[in-house]
Amino acid sequence: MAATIRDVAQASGVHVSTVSRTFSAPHLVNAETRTRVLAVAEDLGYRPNRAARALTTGRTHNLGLIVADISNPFFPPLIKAAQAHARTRDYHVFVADTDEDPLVEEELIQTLTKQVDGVLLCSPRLSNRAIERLHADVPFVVVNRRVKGMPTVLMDVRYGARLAIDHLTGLGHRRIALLSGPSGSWTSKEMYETAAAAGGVDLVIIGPNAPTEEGGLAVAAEVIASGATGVLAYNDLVAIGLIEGLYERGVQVPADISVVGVDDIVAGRLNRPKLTTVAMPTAAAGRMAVDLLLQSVDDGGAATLATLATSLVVRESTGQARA
Amino acid sequence: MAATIRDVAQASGVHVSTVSRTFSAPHLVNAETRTRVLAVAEDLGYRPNRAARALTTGRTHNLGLIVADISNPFFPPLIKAAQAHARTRDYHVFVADTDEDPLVEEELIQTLTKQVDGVLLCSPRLSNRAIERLHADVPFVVVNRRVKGMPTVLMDVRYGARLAIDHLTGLGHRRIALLSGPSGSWTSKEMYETAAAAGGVDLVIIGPNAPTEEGGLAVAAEVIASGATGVLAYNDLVAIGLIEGLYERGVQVPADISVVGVDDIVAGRLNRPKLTTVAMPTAAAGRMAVDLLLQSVDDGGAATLATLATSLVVRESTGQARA
DNA sequence: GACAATGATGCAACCGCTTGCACTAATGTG
DNA sequence: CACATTAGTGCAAGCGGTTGCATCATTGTC
Repeated sequence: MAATIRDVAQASGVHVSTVSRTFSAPHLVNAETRTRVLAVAEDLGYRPNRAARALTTGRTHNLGLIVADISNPFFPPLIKAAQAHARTRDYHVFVADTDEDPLVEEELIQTLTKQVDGVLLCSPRLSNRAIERLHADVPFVVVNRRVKGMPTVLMDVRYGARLAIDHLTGLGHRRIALLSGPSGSWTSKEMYETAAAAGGVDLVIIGPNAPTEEGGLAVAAEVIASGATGVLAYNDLVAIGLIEGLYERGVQVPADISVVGVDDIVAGRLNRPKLTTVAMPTAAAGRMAVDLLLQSVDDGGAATLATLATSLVVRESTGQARA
Repeated sequence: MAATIRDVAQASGVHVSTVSRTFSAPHLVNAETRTRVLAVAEDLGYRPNRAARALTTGRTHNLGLIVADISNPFFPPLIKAAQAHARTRDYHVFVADTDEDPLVEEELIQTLTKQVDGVLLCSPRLSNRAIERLHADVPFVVVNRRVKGMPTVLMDVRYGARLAIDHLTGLGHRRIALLSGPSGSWTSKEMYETAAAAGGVDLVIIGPNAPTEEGGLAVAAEVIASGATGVLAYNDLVAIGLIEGLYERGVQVPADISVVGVDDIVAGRLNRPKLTTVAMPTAAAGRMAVDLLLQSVDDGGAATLATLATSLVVRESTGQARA
């Protein structure tokens, strides 16, 4: 159906290899021949078949991007940045969603393996062991998880969590609840360790929770019961859900309880009250991850570790603790 | 590096064709041989190379899914449903984001063409003409747009819009503002035509608008100035943004102005006030689209048109018009 | 017991493209 | 002017699979 390299070769009176070179190594073919071939190709609507090319070169020029949950607004900016950045390098990014399920994640990686040159693993739920095993088959870069010997992009969660807690204590909050995330989450662990290390804080751990509004909504009663006046939520969705749940129970934010989220998603800015949150450089992380991955694909891969800075955005969901 | 079919053939003492059949036509090979081959394959960690297979079969077992904006919460449920459904058919779905840009959309389709068996085009921004032209290269199914001669999945926007407007007029609203969407949007056009056809309504069109919170936020002043007491927004995001904008200007929803959204995204349920909205069957649409696409890939494609029912979900953002 | 049908496997061409090597003609060098 | 370069192109072997056809035992049938 579609024109192949042979059609073009025939129609322009040269050998297929010349056509091939016209596209993949133009400097090797005579300028005149090249323009003629290109004209014919254009005419026939010929486009090189990437899959066939991949067969001989071993490069698909595709990247896989695996996320736990595409409907978590944390990911889209990362995905978009990664896609846009990859496109400038003539790579395409295929996105897949694991539904927070490690098994699906593993299966997805397996099938992706042969179709991409590398995989961006964002906030994986798989164990480090499993990731290391899978790594034999295809280059990875891991985002939001520390895996030894693998290129990694981290956002400085500890620093962000530290800022959040200092902010809360600075407002006079002494009893602080930490709403943790899914059990496989590295971010959640980092937050916990930071909070646990903070002095002068009476820490309550609530969770693990689903990293969604529902997750926050569900623990509102528990938060109230805990007696905490400050809350650091696993992410903005959880924070928003929690605030809604508190509101339904007549608890005011920030008058009664202060809430800090993590991620700085758009919805946080439109929430009422506007959310105080730890901003994550997701777009930068997406671009950086692509860079590291391509580098790793080409050079065989140094296990670079990039840590991106986070910051605290103070809005309206936090305030002075009651006396 | 990785084991190929030839390695397996050699190691199990059969011809490559037998190995091939073991995987793609097991009933053609002796049970005993099959188990032996499978064991060896397992042992060597062999997995059929899908790209190579695609070369001869012409089937990649991949589907492309193109959306205008992955960060619009309308899409993720559709994407997830499509991915999950496709997986049950041994197909994989690759998602790509066009950033609302028709040019990127076209380019994306072009590159996807050879790597997938078909493309799900969701809420395209391309012209019908362009879509029809591209259709020569790869099977499509279009979601949220009516394109002649092409398998199509529609959600009954007219009916939904009709319900919304009847709801508003039923509450005594006479002057109604319609916040339209992006200019290429079919949904927006449908909404407009429905609203225009509704009798006894004083209609104000505001737009086109970006289909985001920002889009709604930006026209709050204009809505107030229009004197409308009821608003039908292009989608929930626009509605939420608008409500926020109205709130900032001291206008109460629904006391002063009633707002209806479209899509029924999760955030609408957590907004304050909770959003009255036209529910769109996005997950069902995703599954249906995959079904139609696979059917079209196999059978060469009947241009089925599936229209999915919509409904109105009344919550708190609408109320009686002031006298 | 002869012959057809059936089941299991091997053979080899092919899918669309890349690439090392060989070849020819033109160019440069002393 | 003979010879070494170099530029441009063709040749053909793959990449990792699939598949129509041929081959060869078996088994079934009368």
